[in-house]
Amino acid sequence: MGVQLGPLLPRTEVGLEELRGKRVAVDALNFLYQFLAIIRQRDGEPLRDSRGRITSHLSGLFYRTANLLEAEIYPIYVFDGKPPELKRRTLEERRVVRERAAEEWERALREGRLEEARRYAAQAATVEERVVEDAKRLLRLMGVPFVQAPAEGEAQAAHLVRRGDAWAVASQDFDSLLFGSPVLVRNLALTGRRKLPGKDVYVEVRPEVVELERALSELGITREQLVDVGILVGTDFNEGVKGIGPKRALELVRKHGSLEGIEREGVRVEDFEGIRRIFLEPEVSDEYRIEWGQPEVEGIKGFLCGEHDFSEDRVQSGIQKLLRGRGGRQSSLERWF
DNA sequence: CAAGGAAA
DNA sequence: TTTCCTTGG
Repeated sequence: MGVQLGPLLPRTEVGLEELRGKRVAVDALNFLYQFLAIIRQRDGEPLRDSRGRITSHLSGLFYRTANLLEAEIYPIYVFDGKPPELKRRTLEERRVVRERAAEEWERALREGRLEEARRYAAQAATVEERVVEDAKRLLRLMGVPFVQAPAEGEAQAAHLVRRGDAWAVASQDFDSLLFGSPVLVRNLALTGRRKLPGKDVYVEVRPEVVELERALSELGITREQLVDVGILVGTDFNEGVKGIGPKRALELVRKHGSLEGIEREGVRVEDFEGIRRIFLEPEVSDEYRIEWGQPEVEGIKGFLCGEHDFSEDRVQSGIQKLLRGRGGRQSSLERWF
């Protein structure tokens, strides 16, 4: 998922204090997907209300947003629009992987292999339209702004940062850097425990910051060249060149300057100009408004507790955090924005 | 993932 | 208090 540039990029771990007072453009789909993948029981079943509707995404979004606001970190959620045509193949591949995982989940469950079942269940997670609608409705009730991207959410989020409407993009993927976001925050969560891909092992994970300019200067390349590195290793819009990982890709780009130079050495890269354009001239919009509102306390309770069986006590304490985050009343936010 | 009670 | 572990919906 996303471009595999992780091993190349310098990161700095940060504490929540360093993020205080900052606005962050959150890749909403990235957050929602993770909530759906991870907020599950042992057998892999997600949280559901009494009518069987999945609620994992609501739980994750509500409590995390409440925590961020209490920490005076201000999320602006950015939702994906229409994916570029070049992404179609990736999306299709992901669908196949999910369907296979769903079958394996069922099989593992039948055979009593609970740990594996849970892992497959996570892989089978899908962000359906209702999940997105639920998320937008909850954000409106919480008074938290969201922006609808015309195309890629990460591109629009990067655009917000470039325009000064946010300090950083929050996502687990590195794509926003290729889209030109000066700053990326990963692991933007409050309790820093996360499951490792492999087993049922948890490690402490702190938020980490990647700065584009610093990364480029340490790698000794330009953003255009970083995009070329990404294209060599593979993105959501192309497969990448077989046998070339991040390290070799960087070497090749440094040595030959660009994909054109690399092709002269005999390495074929499929139709890269369209992919470059996606990253370097992304489809983004200036037609958005970022408006913070007061939380609608009764609306939140009605939605989460009334419709989806959340505990009144827990939701109430989440609402307290929302209110504390904005200085108890309506004062502090107006100061920042 | 996050909350909150149990255990240390 | 802090950490561990189970439940949440």
